Amino acid sequence: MKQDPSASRPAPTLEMVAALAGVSRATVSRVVNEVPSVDEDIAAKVRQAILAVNYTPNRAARTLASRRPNSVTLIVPESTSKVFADPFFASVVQGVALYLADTDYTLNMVIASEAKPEKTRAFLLGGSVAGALVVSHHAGDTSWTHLGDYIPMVFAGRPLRESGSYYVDVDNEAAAAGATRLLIERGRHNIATIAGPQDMPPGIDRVNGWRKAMAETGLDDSMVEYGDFTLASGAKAMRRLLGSGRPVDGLFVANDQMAAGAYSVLQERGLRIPEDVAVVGFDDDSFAVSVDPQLTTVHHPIIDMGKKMAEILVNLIEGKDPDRVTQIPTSLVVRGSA
Amino acid sequence: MKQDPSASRPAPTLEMVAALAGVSRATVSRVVNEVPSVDEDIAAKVRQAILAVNYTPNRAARTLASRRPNSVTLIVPESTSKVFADPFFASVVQGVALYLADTDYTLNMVIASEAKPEKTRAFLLGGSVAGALVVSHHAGDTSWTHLGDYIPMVFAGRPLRESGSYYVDVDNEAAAAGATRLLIERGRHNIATIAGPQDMPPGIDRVNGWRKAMAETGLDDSMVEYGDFTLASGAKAMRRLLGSGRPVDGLFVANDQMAAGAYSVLQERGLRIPEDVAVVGFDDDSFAVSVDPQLTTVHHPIIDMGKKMAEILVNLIEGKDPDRVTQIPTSLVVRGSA
DNA sequence: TTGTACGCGTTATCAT
DNA sequence: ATGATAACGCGTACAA
Repeated sequence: MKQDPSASRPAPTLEMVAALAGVSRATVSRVVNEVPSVDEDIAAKVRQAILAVNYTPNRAARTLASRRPNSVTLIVPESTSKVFADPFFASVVQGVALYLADTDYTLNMVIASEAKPEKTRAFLLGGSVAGALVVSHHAGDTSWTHLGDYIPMVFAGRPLRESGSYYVDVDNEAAAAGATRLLIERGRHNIATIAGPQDMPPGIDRVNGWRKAMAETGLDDSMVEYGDFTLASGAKAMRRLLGSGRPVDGLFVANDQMAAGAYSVLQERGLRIPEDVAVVGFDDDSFAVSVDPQLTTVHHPIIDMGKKMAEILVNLIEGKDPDRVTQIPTSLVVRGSA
Repeated sequence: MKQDPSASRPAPTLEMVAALAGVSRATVSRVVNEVPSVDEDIAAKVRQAILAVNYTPNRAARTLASRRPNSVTLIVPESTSKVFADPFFASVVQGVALYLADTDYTLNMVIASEAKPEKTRAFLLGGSVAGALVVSHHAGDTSWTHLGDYIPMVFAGRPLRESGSYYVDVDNEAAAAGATRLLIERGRHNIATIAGPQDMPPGIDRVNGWRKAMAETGLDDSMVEYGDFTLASGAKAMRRLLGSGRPVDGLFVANDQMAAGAYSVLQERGLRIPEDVAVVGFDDDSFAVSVDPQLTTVHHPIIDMGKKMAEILVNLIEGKDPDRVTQIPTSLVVRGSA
């Protein structure tokens, strides 16, 4: 009903609980931190007192005294924040948050303004951040890699140039090869691809996977057009592919959004999917099921990526020695398009 | 290259800066906090020392000593986190983060597990959170409203039952009415609607807006079918609408995703958009431009909502007295479907 | 097992 | 305008 936080009385402290329970603050602290060596009867009394005064530990004091921060930061480069429209970011966050929910770490987020990087730096180095996660589509972003010297950092996706940093990713190349092989199994021989930007690891790896599968079978791998992962660019690439006059009966598209773009062009030309052209996408996002026929595509387990990133980061923070690169398995989900 | 944070030496403190500059810690603190009363020459020397040792204030110590936290929490109910697929959440976050980037507040996020609400409560009441934002699709969630007594809170979207809490929203009813009026201006008279769930404010308000516009013009407002905001439910509702046998030449759909579902049914029945049926959607999300013809729809300024929420929260934290309800203006973006 | 007492890095009060 | 010095709320040797 009313809302007047400014007039709220001060939060209960350890001191108050101690007084009420008739013990020292140290004992209360032990109970709170579940130190085993506490007499169970006393512990019970303390817990009761905690409930009675509605006590919650002050986090600032805690990290100050213990000298170990209990929060983890998600860094979102400003450039990435502009393409928020795709589900990638949200899902990674979800995975990260879900994992952290079972730990004592809390999650905070910064949009790293490229204009004033000092602010981000100050935040990360301000002593209250135990580690950081970087989610960027331009995952090469070397801007942050050097911070890894000061606090643990884990990246989403393979960096453009190997920098010895920790990252988790799917095996884009293998997955793309698998997708292409499905097309081949379906009896297609004139298989084209709509690839992603060649300055991004997923863009690069996914064409390479396609190339690999084509080469294995001795198929021609010259039908390649590039897009920028947007729907519109997928449509344009499809037009160029068809415009070349060469026959196409199979198509591997580097992400579902471009596949949706390709769909529209294919269908406006009267080509049937999958009868005339079988198509396989990548990502298994909302676009995959919003097209007709629904898209056969590589499932990109983004939430799992987020979880794994968080897991590795926590391990790093706690002094363990996890692998520098972690590959999450993908799977092919077969729907109507191939 | 190497990464061994565990071996990093301790962060520089105020103390060290003070020593190097030959002043007291108090003075350094004043310089850091830009207290005007500091001699400019001394301030300069201090700033130099700060740079020299690469000093960054410890946030925990700061909030502990000043007794005012500098972080703001975004609460995402677990149920919401499951529908991460829609862009709503990500965009709100983006808006919030963008606004906060220009303030001294940092953003953290919790996925509030319905299973153990104490954890969330403890976090919010742990003294390091200045205020909270709640983003939920079930914005009625009374679970959090009572927390507003302890710390400032701002909600995204009108709560199901008015509870005196602060919230920002678009005027769903007015926007829906405007959308419907466009259909009327286009000369349509048999206008149906696919509404959202009637236990969610947007679902309720948007039908009401449609009803209002229909009533104004003396049009019949009985052609209503309900969906749950998903694409599939939109398709089903469309089938029911068409199945009734009553003529339909105009359609207002409560969100773009359901509109996409309606599209597929309309088109499979050979009905042309907009010639046979003009359709207007709501949200202006990625679905609006992924269909053909592109959807005429109400632009839902989600990022602006996020910014406004953050702005109001900061005002609240700083003792100002903002309006309890803030309506963000919407606009109608006319594309090919009406 | 429990309590005492010091320290964590800042801000804030009070002298100077 | 600047400097001591006492909080801030908690963790943690160390002592008991």
